[in-house]
Amino acid sequence: MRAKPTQSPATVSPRRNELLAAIPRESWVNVFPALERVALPSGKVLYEPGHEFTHVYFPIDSIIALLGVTQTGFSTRIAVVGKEGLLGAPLFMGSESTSSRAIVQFGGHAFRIPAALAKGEFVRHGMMISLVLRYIQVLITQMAQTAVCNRHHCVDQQLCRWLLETVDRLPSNSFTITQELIGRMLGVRRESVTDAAGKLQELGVISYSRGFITVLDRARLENLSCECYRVVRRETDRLIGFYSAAQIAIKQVRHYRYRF
Amino acid sequence: MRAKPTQSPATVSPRRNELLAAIPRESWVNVFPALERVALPSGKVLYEPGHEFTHVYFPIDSIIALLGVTQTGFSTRIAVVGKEGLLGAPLFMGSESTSSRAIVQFGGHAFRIPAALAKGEFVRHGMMISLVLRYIQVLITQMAQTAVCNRHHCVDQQLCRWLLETVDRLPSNSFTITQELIGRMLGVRRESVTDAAGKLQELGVISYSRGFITVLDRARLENLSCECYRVVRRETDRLIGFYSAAQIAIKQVRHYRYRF
DNA sequence: AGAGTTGTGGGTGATACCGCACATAGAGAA
DNA sequence: TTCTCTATGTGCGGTATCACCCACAACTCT
Repeated sequence: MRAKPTQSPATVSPRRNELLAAIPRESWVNVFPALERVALPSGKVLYEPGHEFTHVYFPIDSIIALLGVTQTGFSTRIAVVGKEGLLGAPLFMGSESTSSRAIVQFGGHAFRIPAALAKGEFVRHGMMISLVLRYIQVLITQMAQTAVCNRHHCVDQQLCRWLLETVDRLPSNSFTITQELIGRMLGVRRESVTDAAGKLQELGVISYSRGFITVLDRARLENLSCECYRVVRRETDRLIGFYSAAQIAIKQVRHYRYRF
Repeated sequence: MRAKPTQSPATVSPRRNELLAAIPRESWVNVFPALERVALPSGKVLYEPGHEFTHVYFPIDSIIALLGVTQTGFSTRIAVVGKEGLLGAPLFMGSESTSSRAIVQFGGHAFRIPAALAKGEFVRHGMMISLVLRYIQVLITQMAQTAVCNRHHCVDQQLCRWLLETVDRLPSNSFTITQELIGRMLGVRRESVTDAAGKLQELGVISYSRGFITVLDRARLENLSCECYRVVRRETDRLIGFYSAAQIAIKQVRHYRYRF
């Protein structure tokens, strides 16, 4: 019933990160030697609010969540970064820090380069500027839509959105995660996640048991989700052409657990 | 009891916009002749989601609200732009549009330049890039914090935040606005605004009568507000040094209605 | 195998916010 | 002045989410 995914070549080529892959040749020669491959275990905190960025991360098969946090310890996911993007955007905006926290939502691998080098290459190459800025606009869209979503959409819909944004960035339609962690990302109690997930399972949209989630009916999940998923996806498509319809269509439902 | 504010020189000098004022001399010579002064009446919609930006606006004594909107017509203010910033940031990120709406929250004046010119000057001058990018980081902080705020803080606190962010950008501590419009910006019902404003008035923090609001006790308002105000303000200070403590301290409580 | 930890399922009452309905008070116009 | 209209103030029932409760299943470590 379970199998550890084999270490695919996917994790060893920096080009599997779509932003890195899009870097023009003349920038690449400077960036490539500095790339360091790192393993990102699930739950690891990559940045705390106010701290200085030391590296820019380019996820390959991992997912990083940006969380806004309150004084009292509550949090909300304000954006998500997968193989389509990078972590450390504020560096390119002239800021060494942000007020948000970055945690690894799904373990995997990433490449990283020192912050200073990233900034240097950024200002040197116009093509990289335009690339990164367009990606930052994607992040902005995510945050803006999350603000709307948190105000006007119910937990059920938000879970659908979360599921869609997650499977879009994973190699499989199945994955393991605790409800507690989902709750912290949506900014709701674990029990609310239990409820919402239970409804989705009754509808046959997902199968769900002890944290092992399989998306069974992607189309219906999109219908049940609030429009936020579509809005963000359309903007993402338009700006960096990340989501390839074909890529999603051919994804198979594989029944193994994604182990961290 | 009422007086229309006199047309101060404030509205005729582009340098009253702090971003324009900070533009280095060599960029300024290109920008200045293209600046067009426009009146922005309260409630005017400057941009609809998905439409193309035609101009970049630099508010002087007006306030512009960026609203995230839902399919069903609900909205939430995701960021606010005053004399410290500009409207049209996505242009500098390689995007001709956004998924949000821009409306005039308080009428007044602004200068604007054609979108194409703004982009051209932007890529030509490194100083302008860094200036604008740092400001965009401020907008990002606002949006991220709004997402957190909408999830975890109650309407009472959010109204305090809204009031603070508003008076910071107005020449007076008094202003007129309908509860309906505040509700649309906070993303709550008008009645909820009535309740929250009533409580603040009972506490003596504001005086409030038929839409005419005066902030009486700024310090207590800050205490009653959620931390979101402070977080955004600290980042704003750090990044573009907009809020000058002195500037706020010497502001007098003037009892006239701000007319549109 | 047993014990402790972690995750899931479900119940109950409190509460914040909503939707709606309606009365009222000013502001502006005739 | 009187009328009209818009925005404000308020009350009530409905609902989503919360906080806290407990029972139990599954996994892990000894």
